[in-house]
Amino acid sequence: MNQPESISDEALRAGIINFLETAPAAYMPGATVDTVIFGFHKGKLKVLLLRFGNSSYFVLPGGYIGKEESLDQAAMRLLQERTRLENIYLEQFYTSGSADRSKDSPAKAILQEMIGPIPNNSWFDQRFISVCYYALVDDTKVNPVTEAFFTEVKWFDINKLPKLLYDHQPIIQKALKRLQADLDEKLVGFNLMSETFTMNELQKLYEAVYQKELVRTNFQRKMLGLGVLERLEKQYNGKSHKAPYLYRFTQADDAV
Amino acid sequence: MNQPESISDEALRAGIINFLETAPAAYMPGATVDTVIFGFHKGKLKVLLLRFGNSSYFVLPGGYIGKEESLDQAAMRLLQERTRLENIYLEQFYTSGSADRSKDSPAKAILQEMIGPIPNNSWFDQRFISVCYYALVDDTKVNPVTEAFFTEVKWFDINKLPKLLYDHQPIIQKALKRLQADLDEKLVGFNLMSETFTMNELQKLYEAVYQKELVRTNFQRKMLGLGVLERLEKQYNGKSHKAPYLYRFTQADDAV
DNA sequence: CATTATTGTATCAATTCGATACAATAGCCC
DNA sequence: GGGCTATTGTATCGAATTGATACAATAATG
Repeated sequence: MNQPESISDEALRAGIINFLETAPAAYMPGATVDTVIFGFHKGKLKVLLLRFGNSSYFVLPGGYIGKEESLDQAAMRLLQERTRLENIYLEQFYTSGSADRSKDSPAKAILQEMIGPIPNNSWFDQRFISVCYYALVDDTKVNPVTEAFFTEVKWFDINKLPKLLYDHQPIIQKALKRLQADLDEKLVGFNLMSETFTMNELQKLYEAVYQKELVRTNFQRKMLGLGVLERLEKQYNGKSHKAPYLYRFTQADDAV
Repeated sequence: MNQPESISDEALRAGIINFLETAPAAYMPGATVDTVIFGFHKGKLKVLLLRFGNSSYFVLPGGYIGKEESLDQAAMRLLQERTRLENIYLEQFYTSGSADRSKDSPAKAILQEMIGPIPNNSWFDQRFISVCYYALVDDTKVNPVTEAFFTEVKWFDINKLPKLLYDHQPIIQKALKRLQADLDEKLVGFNLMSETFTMNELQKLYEAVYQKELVRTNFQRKMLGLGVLERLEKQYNGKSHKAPYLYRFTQADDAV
């Protein structure tokens, strides 16, 4: 995982002052994109979060929308900047826009503590609505990068989230609800798996998303019955029991 | 249905010039709310649209977001202004934001033809993203009102929509898809019915939303099996056949 | 080579769902 | 009034789906 190249507070401050000047010409006012990036690792459903400055708060990866960019393009660009991946499954699921959703946030205070005073009524003091996406990534391929005043990029268990700024906590919950609804409906789960996987691994994923246990034999019957799995050679993994088959998802995806 | 009090082009022009001056202080920049208002009438699923000026184009009812208003509040306010109803079922389903979604639209040309030249780079020339809601109303209770440069408020069959400005056509299609998904899942359909109804009327609604015929006997079994219908007295409607029961929806709604 | 944990498959029963049958009934027509 | 018709409410049959359980296969282990 790439950690940020150490950057001096001076340089950071200069960068932010510069950003404040250039942002209004470059980005849409009043709107951001935030993305809940889901990953699956060791049987747990994870979310990628950024540590805000040197505080104990985290935020969702996100950013601003270029003046000539669609929302989808902005979300994809920001996602690629953060994960260095192409062809990511990305779905818009909600737009958050209470009038005070950023008002009580300690974000600006934290930033000022890092780099000194920031002008009032600047770009950061706008009211923003946030167009929210969720993304599904194969966490074995992700190489998260951070930048600027985010001092850490980290995967968190969906059930052990840290303190979050703004309304990012409820947004993650909404993303999970939507993922649960999409999992069976659109078979999006395979975007979270590596190329090949065992039935057990797939079941663990479904259990992590639905947050409940499933009956192994019936799960297997259901998955095989979908007709979207190709059975590969067996995987001898050195465990003292029958070796499981490997499977591959065959894109029977008729682009809903 | 209230038609607009006739208003002179002079007064309209003055109103718009005034709006252009006051809007930036009153509303969020770059964002609108648009609502697909569904109704159900004589077995057909309908959408409420506004005629834009004296053109043959229609638009979704919508408007701007007050600086101190949440998105939900703005949507509800605009809906009440248009329908004079309280307690409307309202659901956010999508945010539209391609960079050029309003660029090719003849909206401004139509407006200028009505009231003369409008300054360039004014409020109307911004790029807007649109946070989209759908609403379900009992059309027997709706008394739609129009205003300003909308010269008509009209219900359209979902399958016989007029020419629409901006990207309002695909937005309506997305709203329908979402309504289809919500109909069984959240039992929202009853918001489209009057207080009491026959099983046949309810079936017609489901058929209109799903756009396909359903088997009467199985539909009845399914609906009664949900345990959310209270059977009332029979309705002798003067037709030469067995009189149907009336039903009422009993809010077994555990607020998903 | 028996033991153990896990995997793949089969099967039984319960439930759901599509299709069909049929009795009840309100008004119409004669 | 009595048969006719269209519609309504309910029951039922069989097929498909789903939950629960049984069991054989097998890869290491000791």
